[in-house]
Amino acid sequence: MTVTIYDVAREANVSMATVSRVVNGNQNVKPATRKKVLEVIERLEYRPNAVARGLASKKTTTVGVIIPDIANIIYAEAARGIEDIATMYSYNIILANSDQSEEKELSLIDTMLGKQVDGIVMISDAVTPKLVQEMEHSPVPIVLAGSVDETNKFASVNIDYFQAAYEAVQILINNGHKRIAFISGPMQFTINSKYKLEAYKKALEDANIEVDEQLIVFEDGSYDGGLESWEVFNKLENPPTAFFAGSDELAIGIIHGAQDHGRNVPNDIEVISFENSKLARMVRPRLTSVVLPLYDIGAVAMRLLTKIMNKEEIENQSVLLPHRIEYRHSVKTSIQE
Amino acid sequence: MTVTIYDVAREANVSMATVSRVVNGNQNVKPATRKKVLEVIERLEYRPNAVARGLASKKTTTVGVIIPDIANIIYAEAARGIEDIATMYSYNIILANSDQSEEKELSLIDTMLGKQVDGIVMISDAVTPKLVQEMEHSPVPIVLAGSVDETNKFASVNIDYFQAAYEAVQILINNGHKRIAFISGPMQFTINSKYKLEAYKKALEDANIEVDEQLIVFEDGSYDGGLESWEVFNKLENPPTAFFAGSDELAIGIIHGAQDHGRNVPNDIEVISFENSKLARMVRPRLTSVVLPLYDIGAVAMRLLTKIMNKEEIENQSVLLPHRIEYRHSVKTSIQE
DNA sequence: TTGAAAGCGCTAACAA
DNA sequence: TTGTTAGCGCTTTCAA
Repeated sequence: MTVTIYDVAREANVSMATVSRVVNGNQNVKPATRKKVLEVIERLEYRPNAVARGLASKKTTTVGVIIPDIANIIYAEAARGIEDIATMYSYNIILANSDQSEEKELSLIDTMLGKQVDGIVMISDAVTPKLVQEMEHSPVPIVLAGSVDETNKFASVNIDYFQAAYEAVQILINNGHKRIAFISGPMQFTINSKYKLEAYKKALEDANIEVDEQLIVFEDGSYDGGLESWEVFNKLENPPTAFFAGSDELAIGIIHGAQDHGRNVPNDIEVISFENSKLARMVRPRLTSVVLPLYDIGAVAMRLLTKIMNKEEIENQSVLLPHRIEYRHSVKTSIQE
Repeated sequence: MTVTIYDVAREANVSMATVSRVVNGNQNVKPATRKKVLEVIERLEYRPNAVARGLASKKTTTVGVIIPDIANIIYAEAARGIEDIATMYSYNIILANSDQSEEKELSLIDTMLGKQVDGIVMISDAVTPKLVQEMEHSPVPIVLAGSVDETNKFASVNIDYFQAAYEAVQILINNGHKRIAFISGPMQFTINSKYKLEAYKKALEDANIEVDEQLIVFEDGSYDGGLESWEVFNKLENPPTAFFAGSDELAIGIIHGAQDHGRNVPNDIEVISFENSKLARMVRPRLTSVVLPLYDIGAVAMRLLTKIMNKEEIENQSVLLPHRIEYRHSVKTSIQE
């Protein structure tokens, strides 16, 4: 019923090897033969079976992509970057959500390896020992995108989260704030959050500002989390006057929380975010934010994976992309967009 | 190097057929044998090769998902719904972006069929004749999610776009507006937009309000598109006092455009959206919006696909999900959330 | 309950 | 330049 390479060979009076050659663009085929075969392929509407091909060649031209949640704009951006580059290099992607659960991550890696992917790009906010172990066992390369692996065993693409966060907090400090809150998500054990927190504390210490644990909150990273956090902070006897938010949603939540209570941003409170998704421009005031180039991180990670799959020489397997801060209006500053 | 079913068979002193049976949960295996095989599988860390399995069984337990753009929140929501249900039924998804280009859609279908997916879920704003033809040729089922196919040849999941849009415009009319703008995206030939436009016109006509083509704009569907549209509308000698926006981003753009010029929403102008993504609550005033249940549409589409792949009896292949309007504050109304 | 063996559709030596 | 052939790792009759 379905037409196979064999049918094409018979119709074209050549061997299946020859058909295989023209399908794969092998040059060792006489032009006339190629033409004849191509005609038959067209006529019979022959479509190569990638599964059979994968079995025989041990290459599937598909890569696995494991991310926490595609419905989250930041991961969706990264996924788009990954997919664009994958397409560019003729790979397809098998996409799966881990919900940042170690158990799911483990089982997804297993499933994908079972499906014989040629490589995996993974975004994980917590590269745990178990994960590291599983990844080391992998017969195909795995690259981490926007996720730091402290063992430094795997290829990865990131920005310098600590430095970027440090600079963000500094801006608030330079504007004279002494009561600066840090709000982050999703989890207390998120690696990236950890760096942000460390940077936050270091920046305060370097400015001789005491770290007040009351001003540090770990939320679920959502808009509502921001909204609620504002309420909590506002009830403090000595509430914060500035906020360093780990994500745009959190930042917008804080801002709306404040505005809903009649506060003005940035005159009454100032807010700096860490993300700069398209949401950053969709609030008033627009968010000043550290730029987290998720699309690029995904794209570069995928590109790196193609190189590794190709056994090309890699100069540096821990890529650090440049970061910058986009100045808008949730923070008072002389530097304007 | 990699351990195969053959290695397991040898180690367990059974035939590969028996190993295959235990791996596939076939009941015709003596418990003792099963236990022995399972132990060897564990010890050897045997992982079945899904590609070989796919070739032999002609089933890959993977489905193709073709969407316009995963970085767009509405498609990302749908993708999450699709993936969740796919996972529930033990399928993996191959995800690809079409950018709503017919050419890419065609080639993606071809690629996925080549990869022997068991089915395809597709979101397309323009089910063109060529697409229909390609889809009819498909050896595996294809279901459309949030996309109407006017030929009614394929399984699909939607809401009643016309009716939903009609109700939205009616709200504006009931609030006394005579100058109601319609702004939509992404393309003039988008099917869903077509229904919205028809509903818009019909609602106005039914209310004896003349349709003014100046008040109809097709934008790229983005926030900036909304912002710019406001500028355009505002320059009219007789500008609109109410807006029916085809998406949340558009609606927020309109609102910010108005607010940036000192207008108050909903007192000066009223805006109703058609989407209700999480953005709807992340503006002030929060958006009143027709609820487009993208996650559900994706989930139901995938569920429908599993049934068709399973050759189950389908009562109705054109599923119409219920719709409703979420009342918030971008429209003046006595009905509150 | 188990095993033998014939494919599934293709790639990749190896020969010619 | 082309063909022959042996797998790739598994499922699935068919027999036993």
